[in-house]
Amino acid sequence: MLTQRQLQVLQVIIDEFIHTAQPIGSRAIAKKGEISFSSATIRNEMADLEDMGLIEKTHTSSGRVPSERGYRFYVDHLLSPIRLSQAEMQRIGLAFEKDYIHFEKVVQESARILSELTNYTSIILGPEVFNSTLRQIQIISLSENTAVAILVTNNGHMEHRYFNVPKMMKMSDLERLVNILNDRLAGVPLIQLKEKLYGEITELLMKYSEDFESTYYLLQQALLEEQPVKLYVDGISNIMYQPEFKDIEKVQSLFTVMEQEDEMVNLLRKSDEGIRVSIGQEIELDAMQDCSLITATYTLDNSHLGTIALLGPTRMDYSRVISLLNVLSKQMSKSLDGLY
Amino acid sequence: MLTQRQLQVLQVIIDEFIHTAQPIGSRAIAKKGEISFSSATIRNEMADLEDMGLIEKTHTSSGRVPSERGYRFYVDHLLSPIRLSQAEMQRIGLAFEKDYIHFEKVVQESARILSELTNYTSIILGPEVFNSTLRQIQIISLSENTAVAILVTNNGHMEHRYFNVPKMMKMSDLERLVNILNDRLAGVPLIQLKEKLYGEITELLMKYSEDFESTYYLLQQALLEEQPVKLYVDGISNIMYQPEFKDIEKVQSLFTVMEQEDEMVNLLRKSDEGIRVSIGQEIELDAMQDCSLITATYTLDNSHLGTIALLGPTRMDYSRVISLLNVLSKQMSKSLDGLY
DNA sequence: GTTAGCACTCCCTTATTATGAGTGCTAAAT
DNA sequence: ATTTAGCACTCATAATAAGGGAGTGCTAAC
Repeated sequence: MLTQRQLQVLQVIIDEFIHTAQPIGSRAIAKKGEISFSSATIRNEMADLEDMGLIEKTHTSSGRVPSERGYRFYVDHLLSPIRLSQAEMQRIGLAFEKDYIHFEKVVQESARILSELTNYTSIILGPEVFNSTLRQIQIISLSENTAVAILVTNNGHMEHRYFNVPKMMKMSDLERLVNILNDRLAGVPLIQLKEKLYGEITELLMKYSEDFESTYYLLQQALLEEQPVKLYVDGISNIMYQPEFKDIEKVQSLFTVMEQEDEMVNLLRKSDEGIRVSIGQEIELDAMQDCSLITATYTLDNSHLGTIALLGPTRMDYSRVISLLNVLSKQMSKSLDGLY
Repeated sequence: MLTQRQLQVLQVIIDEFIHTAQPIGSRAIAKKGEISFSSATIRNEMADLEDMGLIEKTHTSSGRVPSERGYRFYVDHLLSPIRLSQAEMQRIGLAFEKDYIHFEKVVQESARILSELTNYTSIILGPEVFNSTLRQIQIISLSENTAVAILVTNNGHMEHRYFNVPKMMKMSDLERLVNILNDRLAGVPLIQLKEKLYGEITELLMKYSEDFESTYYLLQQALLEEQPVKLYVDGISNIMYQPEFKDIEKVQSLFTVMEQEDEMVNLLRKSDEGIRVSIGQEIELDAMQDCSLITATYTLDNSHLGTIALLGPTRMDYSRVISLLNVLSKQMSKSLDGLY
């Protein structure tokens, strides 16, 4: 268990390091005035904190730097929720004043705000289809042999999927097909479309459709193709202005993974409700050793819709970022609810 | 005018520098065997080439490096079209064997191929709407007060635009409106929708629509909002593996502009038919001083649809890249033509 | 329990010195 | 008139050394 004074020392070290990115010495802490003991006393406390693995030296005679465990402790126990500044509130307020007509705009604007206000990289994931059910299917012919299927969901989303129309299939066949589908598939969760199709619909189709083969193929294309969830990234260059990334090789490997969308999607998918902080090693990607990832979720009608995250150095301004994410995820949810 | 030997020397210097990124000395050129004169002779030629501004020294006693003018000369006069390797042809062939059903997939795959085969950054722009005319409008209701307009163009594209439905407007009103629009706007180029609307349609609407104000507002949202043209980037991290970007500050400023989509769009818009090479300063962006940009265009039914480009260091493998772009832009056009 | 004092460590900066690749010029050779 | 060998000179780069300074751990005194 940590003494009151040790807590104080740890807090000062981390707060200071977060802003300067420089190792902190005992003398510097003593001079800051928040702790009125001599540097020698503080040195002793620091030795203890180091034994506990909460801080580290960069070399034998250097000042101390928070360890990952230190950050973890800080996030779990020392975080003081911060009031956003006037300017920040204004920036957010202004953006959400407009009434957006489209989901995507809300998300993009949110990503922009996050990266702007923090100078970290913001990543937003969504919407996930877990909770949406199909309301309606429409098919629009584009050319002789291609068409697009528009899937409208209960929560007012729209997806479109292109497909080839078999030669022998007429528009009237298509229409009949759409009617069958609308009849049978309305209300079905999008992720269950596949099994539903394999199940009951198949039989039905065999009865009604003259050319089962090609109809089936068509449906495969139009309904079953996995629609990858979208990823919005903003301020990706911000992170390389951080002093921990003055070494180009780190930037290289970081950017190389960030280019792999599926990796990023996996990363963000792990987040559960509420705010979650992953520090350094806790992120499973080697290239993000020196990073922390903070995720929050946003909702539509109280059900999980997507994830909003910030990626920065482990030396992140946790208090501020968490407050900001809290505010923003709520704003997003509110704005989205208002949309439909 | 350059002598034969000077041309040779210049060619060797540039070819060599493109692959090593190191200044080339007279001795190295002599040893390469392509020119059977002594290093002293070559030294004299090099001095001349430098006087003409085609090559430069990095310091008083260094070897030579191509200047921007040198690259320009090289591109204009010394380029030898290169046969793509078996592996490259295969990579491309395989990708275009599949019959895509959607424009976007073709573009994304092309961008991927380009950055993979060159290790530069590929940027693709498009499709532009210049040449497409409206074929059909459909409106799909999403929720009580939102709907989406689907615009289908003559060349089989689809755009969708969300909009708010005024409270007092019923579905039947909407349907009537759509009919009017389809009647009057079919065949109109997308970029002229605006003026058409201001012109003849307005009168018509005033007659038929009970609530002109809100109808007009609706149309504004649904039809007139500028739809930004899409930008696909692939292999953005490739460029920072180039030795000219070992300095992080260059990477920072480069990535900072590349994040500004409109800047990039402007850049690519400048390209005209055929292949165009912009070297260093010729690109108007400061952050791209050390870069070259090579653009080509792709078409649909022989009319300009979009731009495909590669961004790399000025020390780019021009011959290879140009051959590759040639092949790929044709393949894209072909694949797109087959699509509709 | 706290603090002053001190020896010690190691990073960082600056200065110094090779080393070597490459040049320009001159004079000799072809 | 070209071409080439020879040589002095330049300058980046790497390696080495030296000094300064921030910071530590430990001991002994307060």
